[in-house]
Amino acid sequence: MNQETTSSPGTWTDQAIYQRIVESVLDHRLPPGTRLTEDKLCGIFGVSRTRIKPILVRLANEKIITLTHNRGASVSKPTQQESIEVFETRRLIEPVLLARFMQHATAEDIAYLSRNIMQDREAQALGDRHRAIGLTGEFHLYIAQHAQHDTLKRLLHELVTRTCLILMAWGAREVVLRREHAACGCQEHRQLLDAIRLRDVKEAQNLMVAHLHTIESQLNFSEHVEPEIELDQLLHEAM
Amino acid sequence: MNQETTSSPGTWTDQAIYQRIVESVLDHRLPPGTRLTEDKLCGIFGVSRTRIKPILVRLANEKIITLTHNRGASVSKPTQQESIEVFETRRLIEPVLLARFMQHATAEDIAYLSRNIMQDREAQALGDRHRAIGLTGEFHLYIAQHAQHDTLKRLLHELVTRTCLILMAWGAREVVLRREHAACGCQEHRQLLDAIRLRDVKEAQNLMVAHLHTIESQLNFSEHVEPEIELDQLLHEAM
DNA sequence: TGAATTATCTTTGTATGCAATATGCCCTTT
DNA sequence: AAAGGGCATATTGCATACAAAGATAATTCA
Repeated sequence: MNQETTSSPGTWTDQAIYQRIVESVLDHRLPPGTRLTEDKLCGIFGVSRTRIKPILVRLANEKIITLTHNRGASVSKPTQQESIEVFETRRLIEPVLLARFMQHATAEDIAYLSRNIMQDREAQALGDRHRAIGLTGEFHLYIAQHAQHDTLKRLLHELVTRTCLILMAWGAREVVLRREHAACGCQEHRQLLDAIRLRDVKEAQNLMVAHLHTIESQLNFSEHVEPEIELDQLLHEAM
Repeated sequence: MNQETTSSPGTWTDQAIYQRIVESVLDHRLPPGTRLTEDKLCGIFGVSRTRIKPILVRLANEKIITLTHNRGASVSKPTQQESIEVFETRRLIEPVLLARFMQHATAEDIAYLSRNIMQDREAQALGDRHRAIGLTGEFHLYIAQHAQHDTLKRLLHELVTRTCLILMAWGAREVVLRREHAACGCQEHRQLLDAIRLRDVKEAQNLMVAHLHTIESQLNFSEHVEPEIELDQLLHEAM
């Protein structure tokens, strides 16, 4: 496939391409195992392989894709061990981020989170799974982004992205489809926000840890499905 | 400068080149601010810029170097804020790694750490600063590598490397030169190892946190020196 | 028929070349 | 002597070309 198969004017920065791919993972449009051939990415973004490669290396460094020698890139499928580690690490750092966030949180911050929860519930009511999952992630990312800790913020961003892959590989399906659980996620965010409003740090941290435990407990490592998707349209839609 | 300025047979894997550069930082041979021009790296490793670039991107992603558009790479000089964050994060995760390490630690592991401390003291006695600093880092890395937690292990590896940059930028000089302090670092490792031998997890964790506090407290953010070094020889010596 | 083998096609590895941008130096100007 | 304006040089940005390795399909031989 040659260049100019698709694509915009042509002013994609490396960072933009990187984000574009991460976003696609964040709202569950790139399932684990999807192959990312360099030529296709070149076609999609209208650049040459020279620019694509470093971006892939960066994504691989963050365990979002897996790079195999002479075989190229595919979206990572986290192992069970890796999944457990990701949740352990999140339980370690998110309470810290949360405490820092609560120290600086303004009324607007709380309003944002409140709105996020409403939108999330709405999306779930409409059955818009992608949007719901994306919003759930954004809830956690917003807290991290306003915690004044760049190092942990970056780390959490990586962990949230990997969590999306974990959910796609080992659990999202079942959980999201069942109404009780779907509501549950929202409910926990709501309780957490209540604790934030009351400035009860200890309680909020407990709820956060419990929330992460809940998500992890819903994983199911026995069954597994392999979806197959066409790249071009996925990366392009909602550009 | 052209290719073949130096360099071995020519079979450097990307990973090897990456490690080579990280090692140079780990034993304080590449001070913050040192420019890493692509051509020089090409000459040193005998490869083309196409292969160097992705490696630089990876290093930049780990905050070990700083990549400026149209200006290339230079060894990062951590800010004060960043330095504080790195130590905070280490105090957060190293106790966890330590506990896990102690669960699985064998007699050999303890022997290794014991040997490390002896070598470190020896290097300090001989005034071999580079070696002493390298050994200190390896103490922490060894624990991380045997804690059965790949995610946190990778993270700590990054943090240890960044700590080296922090020490070079804000503190190593003064501390390493003064004998009392130099001995101090060894002493704290020794106490920590004692607690590990006794399988006293709580005590070991406390000592670890205190140890990291000690190092951080010795930083001095007021003065700063800018060393200037020639790349080629540094990367080459001890190849 | 089925396994092995070759041929073909796809995709990645890597070097090279040229364009574009930054940097430093020298010269001019006031 | 200090400030500004080119010019030369060093360095990165990026596309392209070809070689090499893997995957797939076609073909041959038992």
